[in-house]
Amino acid sequence: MSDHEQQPLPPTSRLSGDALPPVEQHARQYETVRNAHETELIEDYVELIGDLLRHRGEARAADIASRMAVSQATVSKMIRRLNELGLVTSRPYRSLFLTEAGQNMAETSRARHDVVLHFLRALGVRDTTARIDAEGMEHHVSDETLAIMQRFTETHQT
Amino acid sequence: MSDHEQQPLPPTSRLSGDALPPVEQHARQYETVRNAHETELIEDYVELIGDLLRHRGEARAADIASRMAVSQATVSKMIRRLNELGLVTSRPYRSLFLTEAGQNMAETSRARHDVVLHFLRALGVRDTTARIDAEGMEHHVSDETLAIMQRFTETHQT
DNA sequence: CAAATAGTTTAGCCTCGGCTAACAAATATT
DNA sequence: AATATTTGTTAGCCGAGGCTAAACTATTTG
Repeated sequence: MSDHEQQPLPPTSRLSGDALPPVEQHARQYETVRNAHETELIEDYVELIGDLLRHRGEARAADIASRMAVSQATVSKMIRRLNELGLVTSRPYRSLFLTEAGQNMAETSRARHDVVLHFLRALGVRDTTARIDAEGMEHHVSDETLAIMQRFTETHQT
Repeated sequence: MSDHEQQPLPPTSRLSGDALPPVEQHARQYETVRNAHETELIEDYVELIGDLLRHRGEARAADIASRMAVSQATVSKMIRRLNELGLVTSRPYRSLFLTEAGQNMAETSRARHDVVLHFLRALGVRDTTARIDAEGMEHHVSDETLAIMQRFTETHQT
């Protein structure tokens, strides 16, 4: 092996950014994100089912598939999971329905989603962009931040 | 089967929320989120490696494991992937380094992260919460929104 | 310098969330 | 009513991202 190895730099000039958080706190941040990821998809499905029921009166697997840009097989499998989790009831070739628990989840998600979306719009983000960003952000916004966003939106009516 | 089946409601009273977006747009929203998810973890690793290098002078697998609250085996596997993607160089039992591409990614991620974090603080979110939220949000904020966040932060200095 | 400890890798397992292909059931069309 | 179309399910595949256990390498310490 060569002696001219690439060497780590000294703890070095901080040109940007904050200090590293203490290990445990840092770890908790990542854990929080990982946990969010686990529930995220479930919530998206439930929320969408709720929206379809509300706006269309029914929620069919095919609609979910096309709106999520996912195969029907994937939706079918997912519905089985939602069923096992006690979030939806389903009978083949019939519309899906949300259980009580499902309805709660849908409402909560919808509410978070709306707060984030309206906040982004109040901030001045274009509608299309706001929708995309809101879809991704909604699962990662804490209650604290959500409350602040809501207040902001209210005091910055267009 | 019973005749008293649970029936879909009529297109119904909208108590809250916006109308459903057209199918194709809706689909693009979900696709965007799914794509973000694919790169998210990669970016988190690269960003963390960059931070460790900058603040500590070296980035060891063990540090990454404890800061991400993940097993060393998981980190080891991930490093192989990062290697294949041409983002890091590694030699067994030595510090990791970022390739040119890796450095670019790390800088970009770091920058996004900082913008979001400072924005949240400027909004009035407590530091600990802001850090957690920023970690989750950073991958889902479009350039457009990012620019707006930056302007907001600048004009709302504490 | 030998032994203990710390760091890293590999093997093998698991779950999730995608996919396609094949089939089955319901609905629509002719 | 027969056929075509749409809708839904099942089986089986894949990659990602976790895990534990076991083996191996490096470093530290007695």
